[in-house]
Amino acid sequence: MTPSTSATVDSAPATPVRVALLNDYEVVAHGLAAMMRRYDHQIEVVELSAGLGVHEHVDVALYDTFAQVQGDRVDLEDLVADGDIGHVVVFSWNVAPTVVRAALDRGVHGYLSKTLPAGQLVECILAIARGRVIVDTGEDDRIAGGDWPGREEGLTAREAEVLALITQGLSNNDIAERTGVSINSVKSYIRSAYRRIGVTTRPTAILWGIEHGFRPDHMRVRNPHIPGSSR
Amino acid sequence: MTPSTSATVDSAPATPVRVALLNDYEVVAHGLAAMMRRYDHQIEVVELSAGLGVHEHVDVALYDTFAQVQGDRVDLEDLVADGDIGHVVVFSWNVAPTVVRAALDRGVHGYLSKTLPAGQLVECILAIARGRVIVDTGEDDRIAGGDWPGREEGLTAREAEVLALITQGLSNNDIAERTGVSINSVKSYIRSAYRRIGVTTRPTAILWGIEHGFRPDHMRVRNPHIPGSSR
DNA sequence: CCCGGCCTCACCCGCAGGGGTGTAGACAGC
DNA sequence: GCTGTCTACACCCCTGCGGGTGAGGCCGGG
Repeated sequence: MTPSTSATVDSAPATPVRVALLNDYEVVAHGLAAMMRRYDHQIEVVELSAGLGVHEHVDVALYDTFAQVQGDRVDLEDLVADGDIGHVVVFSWNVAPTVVRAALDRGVHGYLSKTLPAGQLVECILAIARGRVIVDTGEDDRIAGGDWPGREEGLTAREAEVLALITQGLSNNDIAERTGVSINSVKSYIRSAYRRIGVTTRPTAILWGIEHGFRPDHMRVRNPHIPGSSR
Repeated sequence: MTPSTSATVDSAPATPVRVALLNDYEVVAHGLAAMMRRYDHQIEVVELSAGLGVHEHVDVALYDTFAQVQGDRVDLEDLVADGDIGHVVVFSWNVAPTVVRAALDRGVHGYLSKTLPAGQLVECILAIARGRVIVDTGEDDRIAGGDWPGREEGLTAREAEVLALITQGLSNNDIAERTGVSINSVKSYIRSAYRRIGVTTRPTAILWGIEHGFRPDHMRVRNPHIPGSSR
């Protein structure tokens, strides 16, 4: 695994940091929100949004890359250039140094691994809100939390992401590039995903995906109600 | 081309024959209706319906096989057994003798080629309504009329049907069997259809189809208004 | 410790799909 | 007559996909 760069944090700010959670799959954005509910005195989730940019000023826009396709809708540059966003943070599995470097070069102020536990994720967000630039690639391979389409059907996060990209029409090679894993790993995920959902061909997988929430949503939720939140 | 069996007709009945037009694609059902509008003193289109069976008594149910997949929704046997249907007529491109024989064995009272001009089609329907059993396989390869999804985008009827079946997830071999043409012909239609809609892979073709009306509809229209009809 | 699950990767192999080329017949329009 | 379009079919070739097999590391639970 790539070397980890951990963040150090001073103290909690007096005012919660306003955060927008960005991803084209509503269930992913909601899963992120649920992940942070224990930290709602430090983090105020004010918006869940797809690739629509943000609607109001936020301190941090946390951009979850689940099944995002480059060039689709809002790109990182658009987010970075958006005057309503204080800091753009990428939240991704793909922590290859070249990808991280490319994102930083485009002006993001944080690049965080999906394997970070919630507490560490929140610490990084707070530090970034204070002006730090944080790269934290995590310690292991397993996603720490969150939600994704197909979870109820038993798909792992990786299987779901690969299936979501299949549903968007990408080839195996495209998916390997997008996710940063090898073509062989992509095929392995496809195999296991197909077995799990009971299909054997790509066309039937696409149709299954379309019928089971794997089409990207285009939604915005303002001041979302987060179950279990103290507010 | 297969030998043609032409119908002979006595005289128009005093009361219009009540006809339901059955196909899963609304545009196909509407196209059939438009095809018959010149004959609305003889033919009364009382229903456009997908694979939902008929809702009221009709003399003839004209079942257009465009992109129908066996086993989907209503089968021929269901239609033949439906007490509300006087006679079931199949309207299809696939006029292979084995297919025609199979349909007749299942109780349909007519099997008509899509290459029949509207007038001949109507004559056959009238004769069937009077109790005749008619098989008319037509004289040439070109569809005479009607409408289909993708027509506005320049797809021929054959290309559209193949694309509709692709959009339903069928393999090339499945499509060859469904349509009664060879695998090589299917590939030719795929090639030309892809060129026309600007895609190069099956997944992108499926997604294109879904965005352009190639998903089967599940609708019923009662007493449809047919443009140009005298009633 | 063992096992199962998840992530990751490799390699082998056969087949489906899609690119190309060509042929033929029917029909309509110029 | 020629050309273009539509339907139909053939054959060649290559690549992508999906089935199989196997391997390794990490983590959590019994």
